[in-house]
Amino acid sequence: MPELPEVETVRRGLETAVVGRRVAEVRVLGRRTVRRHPAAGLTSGLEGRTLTAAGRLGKFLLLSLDDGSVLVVHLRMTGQLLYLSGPDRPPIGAHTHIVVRFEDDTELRFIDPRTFGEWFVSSALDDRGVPVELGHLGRDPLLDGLPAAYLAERLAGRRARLKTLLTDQRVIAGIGSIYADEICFRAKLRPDRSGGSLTGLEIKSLARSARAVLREAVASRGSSLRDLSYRDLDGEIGSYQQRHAVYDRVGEPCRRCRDHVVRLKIGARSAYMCGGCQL
DNA sequence: CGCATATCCTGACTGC
DNA sequence: TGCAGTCAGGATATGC
Repeated sequence: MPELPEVETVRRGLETAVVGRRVAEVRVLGRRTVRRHPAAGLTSGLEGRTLTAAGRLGKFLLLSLDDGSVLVVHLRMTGQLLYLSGPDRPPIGAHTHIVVRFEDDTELRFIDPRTFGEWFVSSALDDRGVPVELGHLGRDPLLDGLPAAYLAERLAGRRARLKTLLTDQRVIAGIGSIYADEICFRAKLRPDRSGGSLTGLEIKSLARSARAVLREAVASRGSSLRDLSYRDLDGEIGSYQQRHAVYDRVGEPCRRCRDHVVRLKIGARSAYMCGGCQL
């Protein structure tokens, strides 16, 4: 669910809502969310700390702390951060795994039915200030740019399919299944092309399309799908789903040619594309 | 090394 | 209506 545009929307919310606040208490209610390091390290690493910045790298949220360490949050498929400040607060549900209470009695909740999401505190940062646990990530298209030369180098000689490579976080950080399909549509490329088969011109188009789709999706505050499980920090849905050209539109007419949208299987996952104008 | 597959987990939907 | 089967936005370990 949450890919770069959704995570960026949440990041912007965190910047306004929680940066500058000091953590009073952390309650870890679910076992699986904190699994990379011992859970006690999360609690002791956060309590008493003030959040100093809200960053993002790919689909990871990075909340800087005033002791130089970083709280890393990944929403995976169904994770949601909810910030509550008013007097009327919903009861803590079965899928709420972490509650962070701030000194001003506002709170940040982490809700995640499928429990794939992850939280950890990292104090080992590389020379760019990135937690070493995230050292494998490729370029973030909006933070780092996405030069065609970089993509060309990463796709050269690869037999894997384009969608697989676009969603490989070691190649590009932030793209998931939905935006990979939308990017391929915009670039007029089949998602099942082998990476190495792209011409220089096609790679240029792909790089431009990736940045354009992601920028527009951020401007629309992300995509909320049929189950509406993606919501921002205030519980509001995004609107970019209204502009999806292919994702979840099987059988519907293409917005660019006279053909229609079809679904392929790439690995165990669906890929949506126009049968007429993607080559 | 590159690539494909299985797996973690719950909930929503489909078809009988 | 109930129930079994399928599928879902992600990442990673494994096996060939």
